[in-house]
Amino acid sequence: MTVIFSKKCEYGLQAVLYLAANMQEEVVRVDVIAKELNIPKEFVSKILQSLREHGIIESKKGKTGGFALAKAPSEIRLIEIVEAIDGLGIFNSCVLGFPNCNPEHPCPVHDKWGKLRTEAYKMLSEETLDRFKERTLDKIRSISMTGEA
Amino acid sequence: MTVIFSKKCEYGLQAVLYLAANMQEEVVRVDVIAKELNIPKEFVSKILQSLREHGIIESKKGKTGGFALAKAPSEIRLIEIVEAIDGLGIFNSCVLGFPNCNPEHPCPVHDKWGKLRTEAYKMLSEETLDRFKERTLDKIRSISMTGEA
DNA sequence: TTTTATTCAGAACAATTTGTCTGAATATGA
DNA sequence: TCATATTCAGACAAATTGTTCTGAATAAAA
Repeated sequence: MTVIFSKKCEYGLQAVLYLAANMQEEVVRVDVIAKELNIPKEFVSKILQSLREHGIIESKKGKTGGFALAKAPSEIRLIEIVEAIDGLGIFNSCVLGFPNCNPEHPCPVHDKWGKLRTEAYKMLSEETLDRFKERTLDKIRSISMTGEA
Repeated sequence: MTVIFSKKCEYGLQAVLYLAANMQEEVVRVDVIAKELNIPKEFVSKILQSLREHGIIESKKGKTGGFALAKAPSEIRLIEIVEAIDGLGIFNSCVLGFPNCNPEHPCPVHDKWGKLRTEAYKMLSEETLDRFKERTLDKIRSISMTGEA
């Protein structure tokens, strides 16, 4: 069940939060990320590759390889990951699916939804990844406790 | 591009709004709805059937057949259509896709998203269909103007 | 140089969602 | 009663999204 982001995007957000919360490591192997987040390894690997193409993370090949953020956590915002994977379409499409929904031809819930959308955008844009470190670590701990077999 | 609802749900909402805005008609034929809303006829027909099973609309077969609301517009809220088609999962799933996201084990954006989610739910629950009549009629007019070939 | 462990790249596969087709059941009016 | 126009039901097809597989390129260490 995805809420507003695709699964790809959800996993991408989780993985980037994970990397930000583990900056003390030089790089993190993809199978570690997959295991800790309980995501299929090959899938998260694909997602990380595409985030690399977008310049959000970088990778090191070979025996001591892995992934790491391309910038400091204080320089990255969640919206960047959303934009790279799902795009910003959800922030200017009609929630009821009507075509050409705009102030001249608003849908029945145009104004109310517009406010929520703006707040959602702010939520994803305002804080940088470093602000999420503690909350991410807590959350990941709770996954490995209840999570896998 | 869907925002938070599936296409099925978007079309269902549009169709129900359409029926509510055209209560003067006894019933409306599915091909009229499809044409006015610019939705594939067979698809909207399927969606209307399922809304009928949920008791939100009713149908009349045969030559003078068509669809109509099962209750007065003042008795129907948008959330009922959402619940019937997509379910209420989006209102209690984690926006980042983390498992077991709850106050004890919140995800990094749990609180902020929780507020938005509550407001979205309110938006869909508070007003009844009759309140949307004018806005729906306006919007439908703008579709047939710009819309199909 | 060889072995080993990793990312990389792309194809192949699977599941879900979206959309289409066909024919039967039903109701109206000539 | 018969012709016509509609919903109904379910199978089918296409598109999108999600997932897995396979093998190559790369880098480190023995």
